[in-house]
Amino acid sequence: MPPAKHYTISDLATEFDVTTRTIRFYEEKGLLTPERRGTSRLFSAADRVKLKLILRGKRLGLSLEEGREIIEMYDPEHGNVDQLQKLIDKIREKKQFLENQLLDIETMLGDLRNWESQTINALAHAKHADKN
Amino acid sequence: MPPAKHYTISDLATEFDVTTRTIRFYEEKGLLTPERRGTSRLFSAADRVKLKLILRGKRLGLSLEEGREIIEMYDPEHGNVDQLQKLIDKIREKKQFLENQLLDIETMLGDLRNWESQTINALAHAKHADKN
DNA sequence: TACTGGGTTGACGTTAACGTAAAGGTCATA
DNA sequence: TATGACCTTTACGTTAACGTCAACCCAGTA
Repeated sequence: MPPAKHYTISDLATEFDVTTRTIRFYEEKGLLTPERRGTSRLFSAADRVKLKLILRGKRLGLSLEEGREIIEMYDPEHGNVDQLQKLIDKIREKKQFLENQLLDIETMLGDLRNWESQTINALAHAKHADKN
Repeated sequence: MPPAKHYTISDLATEFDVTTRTIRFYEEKGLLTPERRGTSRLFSAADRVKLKLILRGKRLGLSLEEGREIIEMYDPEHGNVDQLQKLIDKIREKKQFLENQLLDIETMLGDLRNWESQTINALAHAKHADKN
């Protein structure tokens, strides 16, 4: 069975758990280009994929503009190797950034754990002092 | 013995590479509480540490409000173990989130690399076309 | 004296990514 | 016929974290 040919705005909204406003906003920004059946929007399978890519980008902390670059990369017409390389570099930077963040977070977790045990110790010592 | 006892607003601004506006904004939000020498602000070593913590939080993707929680944790008066545990959990969540993002990014990098080689291949086979 | 280089308080502007009405069309069904 | 469930456009509102003036004061110095 072939996948559905077209989707309504709420089809996509419910599938990807976003509001219809969000989808209309993406169209306004030129990220999606649905046809019309009368006044209503009709989304193609390609639109669906684009939306998926945009949202994946967002989960990675990319902006909509960066999402736009991605969907353009996936469009064969714009699939030029130089731009693609630029995008790869960008994603790689992002990855580096995240890795640094993880390191910082490890440090911070360590600090907090130390602080925690010190605080617990202080409390315990206070209790003991009370007894005396 | 700490080196300098007090700092001007631009001392801190240049040291941490933020604008004075940013520092005043943090004071407005109650994150910093400098004294005054006449009308000018005088920042203590404690203020300096707080600013450092806030900015570190920001680098980790925390909001200023979350930064506030952190500096309150570092304040012995508010250093209660339950709250501290909550904060640790929060940071841990953040860490988990980042780790998931990293995985997604690996996936995406893989996709892009595939796309890259495919595109290069396609270009190589279309070498007969007019060069640009 | 005039200038330069700090500092100060308002207070309005900016950006991203939508939220939230308002006001109204279309269509199937009870 | 009317109700409800969809859809539409237009347009102002929201939030965070400052940016960017304007208009001012004060201290040192050439």
